[in-house]
Amino acid sequence: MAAPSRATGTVRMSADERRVAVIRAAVAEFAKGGLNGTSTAAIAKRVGVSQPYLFRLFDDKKALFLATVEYGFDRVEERFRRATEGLTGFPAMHAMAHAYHDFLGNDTDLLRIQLQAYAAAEDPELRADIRRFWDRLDSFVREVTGADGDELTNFFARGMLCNVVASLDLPRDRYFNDTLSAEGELLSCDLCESPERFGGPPAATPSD
Amino acid sequence: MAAPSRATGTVRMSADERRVAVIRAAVAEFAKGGLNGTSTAAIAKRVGVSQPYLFRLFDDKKALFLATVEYGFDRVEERFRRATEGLTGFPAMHAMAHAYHDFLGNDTDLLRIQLQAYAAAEDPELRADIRRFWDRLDSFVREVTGADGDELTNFFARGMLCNVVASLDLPRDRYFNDTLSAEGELLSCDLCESPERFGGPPAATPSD
DNA sequence: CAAAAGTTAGTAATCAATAACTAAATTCGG
DNA sequence: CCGAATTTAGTTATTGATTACTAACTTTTG
Repeated sequence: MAAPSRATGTVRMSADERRVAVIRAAVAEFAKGGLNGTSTAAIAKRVGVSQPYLFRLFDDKKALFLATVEYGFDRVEERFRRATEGLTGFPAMHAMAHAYHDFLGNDTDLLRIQLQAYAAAEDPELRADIRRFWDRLDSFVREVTGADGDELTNFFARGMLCNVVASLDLPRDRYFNDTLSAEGELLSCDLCESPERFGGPPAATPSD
Repeated sequence: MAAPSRATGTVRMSADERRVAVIRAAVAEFAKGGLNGTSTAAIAKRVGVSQPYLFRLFDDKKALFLATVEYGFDRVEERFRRATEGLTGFPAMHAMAHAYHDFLGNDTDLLRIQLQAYAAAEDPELRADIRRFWDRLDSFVREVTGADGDELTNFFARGMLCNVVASLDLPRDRYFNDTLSAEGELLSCDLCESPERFGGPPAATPSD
């Protein structure tokens, strides 16, 4: 493991380790300013590295932004996977809704990064990749829940509203009627009591 | 009325007229690049005026952006008002859903401007105003439909998904199952056939 | 030692905003 | 109705700051 050098106390990471450190810092910075409102200097400062070094780790700013967005989508999917272990159909979808909603209390940066991604998607180069990330998540949700139509639409739609609530810092309970634990974890929501809203018997098994 | 001057052919508008011309150009430009990805020069060029003159019409770039965002929200509300004339409750909400969805065929810039607004809302100064715009729209929808809870949440949520569909240029029919006229006007949607989803009695389709 | 991880110094371009000026409308006294 | 006075709509030229990115060098580590 990387130990501080005797003389200066500096710790050197492998390029790969440093890349993820940069991405994590970039999540926080890009969440605030988006692609064009964030300077590479701010990211470098946050991660504790010189600004030009970012360009040895990433081809250019857009590549760094894209890596950051991908990281964000990966965190969401990872969270969905954990939340739906052993579940399918409506319970899986419900679990993912809770998981996503949890980000409102935990990690709004992840929600804001999504918004920044969509906002930057006007650039055709970026759009192609961001669509790939979106499609990947879409496929995952379809597979694990077997949902489609209105059911699926409302799921993603409510997710997008979550992003906006995070951005505008709207009161949580305005659109999402739920109870949270002291730690901000989502305990129950109105869907818990009326799963038929999503039009399925709770434990429908998807065909795949 | 502003007639072309004989000599130069230049047309001079009143400051107020020019301001709305600028805002209209700014909608197109900011929709693409957002607050930080759009140069004032690009807006000036599009409206056919010198770049420094923008700063006589607006205090600074943020003020112009904010005016543009407000204009966007106003267009949406205006559209909602026209769509819901004489309607209340579910039929009104359904009419607004159609109206908003229409923007996907007509005026995606209006949808993208919204996304750009949320993305820029990290700036506290901007956020306060953008929240005001949001709240105004929220109040209008609540008043005219009397909706709340899941009904209202799904309405706004599906709107936000519309914005993302516009940004990523996703196929329209992936999340919104509907039929469009040749002109891109929305003729019918799945909600038309199952209004009970929103907990209200089916009602007359709005005439546009 | 040699490769990999980092640095400092610098550059060319972009861009928001200011200053100082000009031309077209409008007002108004005679 | 006319033309000087004034206001209003616009311009050109410029600047100071920021910023993505390069080049060339240094330090650490296996």
